[in-house]
Amino acid sequence: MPASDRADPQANLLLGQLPASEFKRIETNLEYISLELGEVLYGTHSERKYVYFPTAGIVSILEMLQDGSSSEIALIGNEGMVGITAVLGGKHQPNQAVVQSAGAAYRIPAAALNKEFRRGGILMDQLLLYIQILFTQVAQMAVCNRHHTLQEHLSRWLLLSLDRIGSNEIVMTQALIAGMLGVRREGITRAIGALHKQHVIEYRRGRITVIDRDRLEKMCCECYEVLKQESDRLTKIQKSIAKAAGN
Amino acid sequence: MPASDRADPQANLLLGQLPASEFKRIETNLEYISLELGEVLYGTHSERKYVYFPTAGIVSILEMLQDGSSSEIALIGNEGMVGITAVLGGKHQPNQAVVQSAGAAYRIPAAALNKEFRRGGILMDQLLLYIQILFTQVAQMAVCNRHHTLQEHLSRWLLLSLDRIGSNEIVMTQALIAGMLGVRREGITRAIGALHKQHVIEYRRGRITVIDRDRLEKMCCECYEVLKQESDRLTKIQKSIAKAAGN
DNA sequence: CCGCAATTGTGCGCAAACGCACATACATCG
DNA sequence: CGATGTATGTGCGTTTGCGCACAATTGCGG
Repeated sequence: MPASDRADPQANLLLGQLPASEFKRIETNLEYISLELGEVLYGTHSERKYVYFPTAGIVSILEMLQDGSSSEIALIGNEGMVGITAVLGGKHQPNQAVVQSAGAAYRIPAAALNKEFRRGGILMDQLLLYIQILFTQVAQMAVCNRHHTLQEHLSRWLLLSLDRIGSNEIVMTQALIAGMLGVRREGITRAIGALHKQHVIEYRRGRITVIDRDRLEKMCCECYEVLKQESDRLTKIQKSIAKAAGN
Repeated sequence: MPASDRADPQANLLLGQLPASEFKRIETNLEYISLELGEVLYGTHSERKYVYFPTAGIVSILEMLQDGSSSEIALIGNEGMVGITAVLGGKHQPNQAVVQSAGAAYRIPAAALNKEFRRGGILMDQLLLYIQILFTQVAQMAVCNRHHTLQEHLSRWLLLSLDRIGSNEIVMTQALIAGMLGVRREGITRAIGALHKQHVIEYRRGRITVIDRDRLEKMCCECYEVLKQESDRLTKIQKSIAKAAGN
């Protein structure tokens, strides 16, 4: 458990928007845990016993292929949750959730969350809207994979990651980044080299520091912006719902 | 309205699984309409007034880029519905729904469906499970776009389309297929030529007939099979829920 | 049954990314 | 402080798909 990070459910935006009455009902089921770098929250086709609400760090959702290759389809930080299947009812899915950046989360048994969801209160509204955010993410990844260059993928990934850790530094080896994006490690090396040459990033072994974020955004494909817009739009709706509920 | 297709809500699997009590509540809002080839049910960022439950034909969901290029992220037939945003609450999305194969559908005002969804009955269970099916589709498209060849994309697309129209013939020009997949028309021409040379398909202008489906499945990437498995699995759950509700 | 627009076929050269094979550089730990 | 395993850099040939420019064909409307 990260010492610097005091346990506080409000740090997760979804939990933070629940009215006290609803929060109380799930509170006893919540458990604060740390998310260790590389930890696999759930694997392909394994049953998802818990749902995770990160308060810090990033969880990557990777869609896997039989030969072991994969592609990241979503990045989840403190704005979201890991394990929507709990609510959708399908139990498991052919993908994997891996901690990409260490942090912490509240977890709750899938059944408990599902029960509260089905009461039809604010939690339900919040989660449904979050499903749409996720959906948009996955859809945008699909087009991005089809039409954009490796350099653009990397830029998008950097920006999305930075937004979620609230810092300008990412701790991760090039090989792992390549794994996330589903490209070769050498490709990442070259793309990083190019970004460095243009003074957009600094880096050393296992660590990338973005020093010119504006430029990075300009070099990136539209995908980052689209996701940011849509995410902001839906987050606003979430907040207005929470407010109307007197939170 | 297709003359050969008698109006029958049961022809859509989601509607067909509702218990009579629930169906009655939305029945008056249902409107039977025809889906014309090429018709755009809703465009990028336009508000979605209606939700569509196809009884025949195929609707493609295309994620669009600013430069006009796009990529298909989901195929919807009589097993599903078009317009989940109605239920998620986000109103619109950066994608487009186009009729890929003419047919018919029941449509219902988004607000009416949303209201019934929030009663928390069988409709809700059915739709949530369908959201998971959709989710899996989009995610698989993302990996497929990253790792597989044009030839494989085409095979996957043919198989998914055939399953939804219940026939072995697809009426569509190569240019349009290319548009769906987000590749060049010439690439499709070549891939089709290759499939033809291997006696997997016959074709003439604007029409493809699959004559060796087994072979096509073998030549296809795993994506088709993954989607079929997951879709079957979830559909079974949907049916058992409907049964338990005494439908 | 003829003409014409739409559809399909083909031949380039080009660019992006892959696969493989190493060379180099870095940090950590005894 | 030097050894060692991990991380990063680089070269080169190959493949896939794109872009562009036409040629060839098909089938429908008059």
